[in-house]
Amino acid sequence: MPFEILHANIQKHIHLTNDDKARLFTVLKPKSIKRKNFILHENQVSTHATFVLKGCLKAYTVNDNGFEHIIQFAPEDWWVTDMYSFISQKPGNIIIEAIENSEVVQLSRADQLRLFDDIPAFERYFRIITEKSLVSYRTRLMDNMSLTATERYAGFCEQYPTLITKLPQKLIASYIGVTPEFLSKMRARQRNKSI
Amino acid sequence: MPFEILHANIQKHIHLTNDDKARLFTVLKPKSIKRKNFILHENQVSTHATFVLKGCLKAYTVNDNGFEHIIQFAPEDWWVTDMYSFISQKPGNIIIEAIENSEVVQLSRADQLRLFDDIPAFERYFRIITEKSLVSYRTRLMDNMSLTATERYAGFCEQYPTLITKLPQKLIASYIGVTPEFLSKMRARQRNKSI
DNA sequence: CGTCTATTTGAATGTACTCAAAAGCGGTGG
DNA sequence: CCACCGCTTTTGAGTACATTCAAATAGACG
Repeated sequence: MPFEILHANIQKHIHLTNDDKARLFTVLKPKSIKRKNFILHENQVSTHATFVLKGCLKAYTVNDNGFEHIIQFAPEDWWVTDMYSFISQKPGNIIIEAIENSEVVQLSRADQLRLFDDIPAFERYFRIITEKSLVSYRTRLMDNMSLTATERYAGFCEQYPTLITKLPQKLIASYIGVTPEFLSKMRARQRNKSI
Repeated sequence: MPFEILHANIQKHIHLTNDDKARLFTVLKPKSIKRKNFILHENQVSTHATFVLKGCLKAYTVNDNGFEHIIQFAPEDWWVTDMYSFISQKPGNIIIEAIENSEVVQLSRADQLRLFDDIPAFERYFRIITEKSLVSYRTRLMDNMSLTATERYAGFCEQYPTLITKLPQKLIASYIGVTPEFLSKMRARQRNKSI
């Protein structure tokens, strides 16, 4: 079963019959994507949502000065898409790129909407994960507004211990919203304190 | 029809039969709430989602130093809740308070889930507004990470022209993530430039 | 092994905050 | 209707957190 990870993920939230599962699998498109390759470019319409089976992607924007701001890391067992573009089917400003060689499956918005019509359980599944995702964006927004860079970094280390070990610092800096130089200095301060 | 605003809002996204509408109206609880009164306290479970018929509410957190950070304004025709607490039914850290005398209707999570089971169109409605809400949190997060305070203020003025006129500056400062003093200074700078 | 990218370190700078005090404004009661 | 009180807004001086720019070092990949 190639998509077993996704199936397990779905079953955590709803119950799928074998028919439902079969129906889903007919519309999923598997894709291999090499490190530094793109699933979505800027100004492109996000026709598909992407579920990561293996590897890791990043979703980010690029501002006027050419700086990347990482919206989301998508390791194994995560969905990633430009939700704005995906629901409006208009061009978005988000870039999705593999940071490791990865295996993903993709679901088009059109297929997703057909699934919603035919199998209410799917609409429930996406309703639930969208609710959770909303909470995590909201939490991150409030953290950005009320915490210092040091506190945000500590929070990231706590929340994503596995990502810390495998991601370059530069990307973590971009996610928590500081320059790579400043993250390096924060880490130096921490080392001096703890010694 | 007391809840006509809500009905109109729902119809923008899905089609409701008269039966569906009647069913919804039996579980909605109307409530009047005076300025400076609360519909949700910190550490309380958010049992209900609230739709504003008239007036305006604010949802915010309070940090360790006693500073408010406004998550959301909820004027007429908006839903507001502590999504984390609402979906988990655990105590949250968000406060919801009326900033004008307001009229609202409330829907309990339990009633909402029953509606989802019985009438898939309701699940669709909330799935859609949750998707949109997620996009707006994501946009705001990225704005906070990549824009200066001046740019965020300009963006707020553009996006919510009606709120600008009726909200005290203090609250706008809290929403865009600056101190009231600094917002005042930004506005002074703007005035000097444009003269 | 060499090249390219990531990380570290330092000095100078800037954006936004803190604290304090004055001025403005709005609502309420006499 | 006016006067007072409390809250919001303004202004200023000093400060801090984080950035920018530059250069050196370390590390990773082909």
